[in-house]
Amino acid sequence: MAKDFVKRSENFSEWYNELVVRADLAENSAVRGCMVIKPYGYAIWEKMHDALDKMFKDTGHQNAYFPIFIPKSFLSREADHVKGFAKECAVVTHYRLKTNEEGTGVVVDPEARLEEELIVRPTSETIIWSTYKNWIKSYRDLPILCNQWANVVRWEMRTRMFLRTAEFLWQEGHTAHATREEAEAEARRMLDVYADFANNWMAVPVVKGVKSPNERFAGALDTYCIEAMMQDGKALQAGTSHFLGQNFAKAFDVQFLNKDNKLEYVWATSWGVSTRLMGALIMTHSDDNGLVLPPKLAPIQVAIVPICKSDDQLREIDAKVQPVIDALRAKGITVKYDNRPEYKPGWKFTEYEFKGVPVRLAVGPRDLENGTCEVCRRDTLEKTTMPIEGIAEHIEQLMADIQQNIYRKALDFRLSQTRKVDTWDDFKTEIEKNGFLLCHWDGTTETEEAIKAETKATIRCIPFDAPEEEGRCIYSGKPSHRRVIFARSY
RNA sequence: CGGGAUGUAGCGUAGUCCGGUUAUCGCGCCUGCUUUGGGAGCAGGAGAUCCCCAGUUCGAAUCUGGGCAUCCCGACCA
Repeated sequence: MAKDFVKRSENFSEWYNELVVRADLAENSAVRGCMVIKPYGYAIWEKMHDALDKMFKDTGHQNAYFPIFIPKSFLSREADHVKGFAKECAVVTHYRLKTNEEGTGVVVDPEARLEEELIVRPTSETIIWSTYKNWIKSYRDLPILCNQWANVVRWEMRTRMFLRTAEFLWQEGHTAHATREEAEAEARRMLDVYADFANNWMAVPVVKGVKSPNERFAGALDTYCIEAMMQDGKALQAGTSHFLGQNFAKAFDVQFLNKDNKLEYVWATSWGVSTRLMGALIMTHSDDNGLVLPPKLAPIQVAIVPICKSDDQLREIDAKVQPVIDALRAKGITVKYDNRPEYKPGWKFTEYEFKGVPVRLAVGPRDLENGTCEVCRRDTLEKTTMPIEGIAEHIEQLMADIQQNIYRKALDFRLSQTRKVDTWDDFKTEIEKNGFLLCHWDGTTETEEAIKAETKATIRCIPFDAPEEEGRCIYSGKPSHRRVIFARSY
């Protein structure tokens, strides 16, 4: 049991902040709004990276890298795009420092002003499409399926670790296609990849849908998204995929000769997920004892703790445990055998629990006598004593159970916190309890804005699987053909 | 950029109103011994530009002025 750790029910956001720091995932840095991702936190991100990277490659994409700096003029080529990002851009104006007159420090050298200022990328559409112009001449050059892993900067006023930071890590896919249909299919396909990853790797159930025009990416014709529900009932956008139409092709004059020898503008998509997924992972599964990680993304999947009264006994346990370690590693399971003498077993139990290690094994004198070990699963904290013989097989199965169980638990929670609301009075009451509210909406931005102003709730998405259903807009009473998801969000 | 608060050891804090020995306590850290099945006990030890600058004073963590930083609430958040 972790000491002095605030409970979710008492203060969810404090619980989150403290968890991030105490589980050694990240900490605040000397730079306002920027965080340091610590080795344990980065190890989780690395696992996400590796799984996603493979999925991208399996769907035919290649990695590339484009500059962090974007000429200011590029950003303004696409009108909606610049409008969306202008307010949160970091700008490079100079390229040199010099010693100040007192000789005590450095100042910006006013002589070294850049002729054209550079924007630190908030996203890379513009630099990439200015490059694609050179790559694309004919339909034979298409499609281009590129992805890049990079950092981006968005100068946020209010930041929270992993959820909204001034600098963050992400991947951004940028594809170019000969036809509208192909580009739309690509945007939908990559959303499926994201949903697959969230459901099956993160064990975070997500709703797939399309954003309302108001919530659309700056410069996109359509924005698809996966939305997750956190344990406080608030929504978190976990990934987006955009159908960009020909907007960027037109802005950067990217045309190709089709089979009929006619010039056409290229069709585009972009899609991304970021270190924000870490926030989703943390807030979906973790509990009052600390982090709970899905086995597929846990840097340490099994921790083994020896319990002994003497050095001799420890050596005995070392010998007993070694074959178990070997058997687990042979199955590709990541094991940490923690036989450090300076910490007591109880301390280690709490520590690995706090860090979300899915399975813990304890081996002590009693186990030596009986040929057993104690197995504890993090998701339920359930402990069982069983024969050490064949334990690796059992653990392999147990990890699959845990992966399944935490997904199921999160899905049940989401379903229990999702409800249909049909009147404006009910809406105002229900939104205070958080959760997803399925409501009719008249399809206008005015209504959406009015609802947001009064209740802070936004349309998270129009779910793909929303059944056709005649109804009346919750706010305006105008006719509507399907329900959308309203929620307060991160 | 508006409103409020805070700055004392790695972290959390007492002291500040009402100036006065060697700046309090807890966690953590180091050393030693005893311990080890759910965050061990005892003993000893190290660790502080009291946010910065200036002023008042015999004397400033404490009073005055200025600056800086951080946090909370707004504004902002494809």
